[in-house]
Amino acid sequence: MARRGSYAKGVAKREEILRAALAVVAREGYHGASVKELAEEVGLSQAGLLHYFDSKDELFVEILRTRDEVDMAGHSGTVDDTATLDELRDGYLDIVRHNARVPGLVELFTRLAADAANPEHPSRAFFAERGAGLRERWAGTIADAQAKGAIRDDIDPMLAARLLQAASDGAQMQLLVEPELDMAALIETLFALMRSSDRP
Amino acid sequence: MARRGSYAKGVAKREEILRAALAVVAREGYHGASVKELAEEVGLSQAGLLHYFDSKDELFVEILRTRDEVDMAGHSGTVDDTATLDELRDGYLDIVRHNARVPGLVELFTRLAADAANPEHPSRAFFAERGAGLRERWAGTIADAQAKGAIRDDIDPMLAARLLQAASDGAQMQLLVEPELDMAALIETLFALMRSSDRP
DNA sequence: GTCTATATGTTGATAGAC
DNA sequence: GTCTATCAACATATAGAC
Repeated sequence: MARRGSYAKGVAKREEILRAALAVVAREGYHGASVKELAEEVGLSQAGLLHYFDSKDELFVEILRTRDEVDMAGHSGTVDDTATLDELRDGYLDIVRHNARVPGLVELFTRLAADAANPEHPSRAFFAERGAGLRERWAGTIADAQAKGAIRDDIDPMLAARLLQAASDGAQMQLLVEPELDMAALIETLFALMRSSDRP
Repeated sequence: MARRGSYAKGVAKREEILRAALAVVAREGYHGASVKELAEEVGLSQAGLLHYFDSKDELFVEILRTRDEVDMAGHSGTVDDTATLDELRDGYLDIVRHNARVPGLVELFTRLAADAANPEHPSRAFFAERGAGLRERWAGTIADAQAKGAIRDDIDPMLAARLLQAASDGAQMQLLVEPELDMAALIETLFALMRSSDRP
């Protein structure tokens, strides 16, 4: 089976395919793309491509997972324990700005989010884990910032993290219809609302 | 053509179909439902149902539009000019709570939002108009509230309205994966963050 | 590991009878 | 206005050759 491909060659090839597929969706967009289309652009036949994945649905979920990994890797510098709230926020806004330039992936994200409504669909697990991880990390960051007086202490950190996730995902929905939308400014506004107002 | 059906009978039947279809999607959910499935549950053949719509895509967009109309009608009492911010917020939260109980429609909403990435798709116009209307109304409400000192005056009303829309749509995405999520509490938190803190 | 070929299923749309 | 019947198009998944 593809996922259990323990030989380095198979895993490496799978990675290679996913990177290429990611680039294709980013460039060409995603309007109900078929495996065949994607396969040809990646340089394989449809059956050849599917050899590495359990199904079409799993393939597309893995493309999204690869994007996250690429995004994370690109900003690993800011994710150490000494990072301040502002640094973490700016790192996050960088990712937001980057994603806003790739509407094809935003569309894929949104479509798979809809698929996740079905508990049997591979994207369900992906979104559940992704959301939980994102919120856990931000809830911790926010709690720390509250201890330092940088964030209002009258909101629950987990609820604030949830709100950040919701605003991010919802902003992407708006982006699909208004490609010129400044998503980062929107998220920045939310951070501003959460900041302690210790002015008179 | 279906949309130009100027005879009362045709329009009425179309309405009737949409109400029935809305109820079906709400009850049964929506996992890539086909026109045929929906037609049978509505009591028509596939061709008979499609007689009233230009295409499958238009049909599903109209179902979503119908939901909005039903939601609006159910809360028209609070939408007069004398309504306070709190009343408008509570009316909105009522709709949010109501929608949270109908995951099938949330899924349809999310799927069509993804389709809206394609400018040719009928859902594009729907989401563009819906978003603009929602934001215009809330931006006005928020500006009024700022004038009265109820909302922080350091945020742009339109940006705040956008944030409210984003949080609402994004919360729905989380709901798809966590059906037990308290969406209203999430949105309420955002309102709380926007409220003026004129305490010491 | 990758291909060709195909099995098998579905879908949305249309033509035409009633 | 609604149905039956039919269509072409296309999908994914698999079998088997190389």
